[in-house]
Amino acid sequence: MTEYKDATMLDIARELKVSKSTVSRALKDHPSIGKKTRQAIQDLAKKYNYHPNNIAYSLSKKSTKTIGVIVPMLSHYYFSTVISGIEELAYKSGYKVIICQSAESYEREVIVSQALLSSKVDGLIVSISRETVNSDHFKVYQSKNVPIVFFDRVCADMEVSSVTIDDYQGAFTAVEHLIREGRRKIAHFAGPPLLQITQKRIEGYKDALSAYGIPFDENLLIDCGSGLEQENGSMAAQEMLDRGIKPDAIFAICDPIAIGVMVTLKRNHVNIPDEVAVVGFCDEPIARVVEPQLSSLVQPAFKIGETSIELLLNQINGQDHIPEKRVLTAELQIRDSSSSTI
Amino acid sequence: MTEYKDATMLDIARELKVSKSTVSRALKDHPSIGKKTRQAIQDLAKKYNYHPNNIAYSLSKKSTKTIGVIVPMLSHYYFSTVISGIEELAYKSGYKVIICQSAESYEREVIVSQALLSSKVDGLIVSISRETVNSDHFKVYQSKNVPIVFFDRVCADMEVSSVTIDDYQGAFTAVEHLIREGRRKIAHFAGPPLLQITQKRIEGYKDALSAYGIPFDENLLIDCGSGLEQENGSMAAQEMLDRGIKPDAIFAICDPIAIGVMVTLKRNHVNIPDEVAVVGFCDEPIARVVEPQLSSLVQPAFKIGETSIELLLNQINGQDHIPEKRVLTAELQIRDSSSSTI
DNA sequence: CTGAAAGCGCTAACAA
DNA sequence: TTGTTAGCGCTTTCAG
Repeated sequence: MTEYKDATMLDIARELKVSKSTVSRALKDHPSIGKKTRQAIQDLAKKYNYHPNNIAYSLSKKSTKTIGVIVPMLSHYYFSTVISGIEELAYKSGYKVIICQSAESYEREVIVSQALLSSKVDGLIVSISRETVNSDHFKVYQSKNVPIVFFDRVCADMEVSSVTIDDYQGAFTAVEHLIREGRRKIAHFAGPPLLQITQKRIEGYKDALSAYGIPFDENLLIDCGSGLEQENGSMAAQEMLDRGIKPDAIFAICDPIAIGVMVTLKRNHVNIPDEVAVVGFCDEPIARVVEPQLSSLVQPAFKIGETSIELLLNQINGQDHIPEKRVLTAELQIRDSSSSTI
Repeated sequence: MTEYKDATMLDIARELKVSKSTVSRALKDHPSIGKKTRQAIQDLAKKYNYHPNNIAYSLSKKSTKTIGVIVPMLSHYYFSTVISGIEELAYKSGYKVIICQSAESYEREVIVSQALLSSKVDGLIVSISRETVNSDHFKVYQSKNVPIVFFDRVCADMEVSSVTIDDYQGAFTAVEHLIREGRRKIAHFAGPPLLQITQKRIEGYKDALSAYGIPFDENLLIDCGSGLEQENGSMAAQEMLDRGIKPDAIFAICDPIAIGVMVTLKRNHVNIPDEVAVVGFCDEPIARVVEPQLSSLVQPAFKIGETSIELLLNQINGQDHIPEKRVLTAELQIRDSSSSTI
C-alpha cells in the first residue's frame, strides 16, 4: 500500500500557527496576505517539500483541469502527432491530458470512456474505433454536460463539435491528379465500410472519375477487409492480380495499405509508377522511405490536434454552445510513385 | 464552467431513505447488505445514470489507482508499443494509465513529473529525455515513497527498478554478425553521448571488434550529433563520405539513423549491401519497408512494457522492496541490408 | 443488516 | 489581513 506521509496545508498551518485558509492563499499568491506571512509560509512549504494535492483540489473545485483523449492506436504516427498538437495547447491553458487507446475495440472504448467520465475529465476528445456504431457511451457525456470533440472519425448520429479533413476533396484531388497523369484505369483500395472516411473517399474517387468522363468500374473498387494495415493492402492487391485485374493507377485509402500494395506489385514485377501509379492518404513518415517515394495526401495532424483542443476549450469555457464542425483540407504531396516524369 | 449535476450516492440514499453508507456498500456488492435493499439501490443507480466519482474515491482511499508514464515521444513506434504493453497489464489489474510526453525536453519532463506527483499517481514508469542529467524530480518520488520503474533510458544515479535491454550484447551481436559476413572496416554511428545506450552500444561495438582481432579505428566511430532522427544519420553519413572514409559495414545506433545512412549511401551510388552492409537497432516498422530491408536488433517493446508494469505493481503492492533490474535481450533480425547472399 | 460520524486535503464564502 | 466554517463525494470504523 502506497503511503503518502506528505506535508499538507494543515501541517504547515499548524507549524506556523495560522489557519489553513491563510496557507492556501499564501501559496497561490493571493494579494490579501501579509508579505511576511506569505514568505514564511512559502519558505516552510519548500522546506517541507510540499506538493499540492490535486485530487483534493479537484474535488472541491469540481473541476479536474484535465481533458481526456481517446484514440484507436497510439502507434500510428498520425494519432500521436494529433496528440502532440492537443497537448501543446492544453498545457499552455493549464490543462492536463489523459490519453487512452481503444485499440480499435468498441468494448475497450466503452470502458475507457466510462473510466474517463468517472475521473471527471472536463472534456473529451476522441477519434472512434473502427468497430463503433453505437454511441451511447458518448451520449452520457452530453447528458452530463461534459463537452466532446470528435476528430477524424466521428459518430454520425451525434450533434457535437468535430474536426475532420475533407476526405471527399482529398480523394477527388488524388484521383484527379492520377487522371491528369494520363491514367484511366484507376482502382481504389477502400477501407472498412463502417468508417465515414471510407464512404467519403469512395465518393470523391467516383466523382473525380465521372468529372472526367471515366465510367465507374465496380471491379476496380477493392475491399481491403477490416484492417488498415500493410498486410491488408498486400493481400488485397495479390487477390486483385490473381483475378486478372490490372489497373494503371491505384488510390489507396491510407499509406499502410498503399505500401502493402506497392510491396505486392513489386513482388509481381509490376513497375511503379510506369505500369501502375500509386497514391496514398495520410503522409506517414514511411511514405518518404519506400521506393519509389509514395505520393500521399498530407493530413495536417498537428493542426487537427490544436483545432480540437481549441474547440473543446471554447466549450469548456462556455464560449461555444452550438457544436462547431471544422473541416481542414488535405494537400496532395506528389512524389515518384505517381509522377511519370521520373 | 462545466457543471456536474450528477447523481451522487447521497441522492440515491435520500430517495430510498437509507444512509450513504448503505448505498456505498450496496454498490460494491458488499455481502452484508440485504438482497432487496441492494437491488433497489442498484436499480435506482442505473435509473439515475449514476457514475462513481473517482476523485472522491481517490481522496478518501488515498490511492488513485492510476500509474503515470513519461516517455520522450509518443510518435515512435517503440514507445507506443511499450505503452501498449503497460496498459494491457495495468487495465487487467484495475489501474488506469496517464501518459505524458517529455518531448525530449528536460524542462518539460520536470513539469510533467511534478504534475503527475500532484495527481497522486500510485507509481511512475519513465524513460528519461535525452537532455536529462539531473534526477531530483524523480528523487522526490522516492522521498514520498511512490515507486518508480525506469525502462530503456535510466537515471544512472538512482537506486530504482529498471527494465532495459542488453545494449552491449545487442551491439556485440550486430557487429559480430557483420564480421562473420566478412566485413572488416565496420563503422559505428553513435548516439548522443549523454545516453547510457550510446555508451553501452559503443562498448559492444568495440569489444566485438577486438574479440575478432580487428583494431579499433577512431575515424570509424561517427558522432551523429544530438539527434536520433533520419536527418542526423543522413548528414553524418555524408560528412563521413566527404572526409573520404568508406567503411564496408555500418552499425547504427538506431533504425532512423540507419535509414538516413542508407538514403545517403544510395544517393552517392554506394550499393547496399555489396559495398556497405548496414545494421540498425530497434526494428521499427520502416525496417521492413526500406530497400534493401534493414537488418536490425529487435527490441521486445511490448514485453518491456509488460515487465515494467509488473515490477511497478509488485512494488506498489509491497511485494518488492529492493529495486529489481531486469535486462531483456535484443535479437538480431537479419535482412537484406547486411547479408551478402542476395 | 444498517446508520452515524469522522475524515481524506483543499477551496471559498462569510465574518472578524 | 486572517480565521471560521461548511462542503466537495466517497470510505470506513464503530455502534446499534
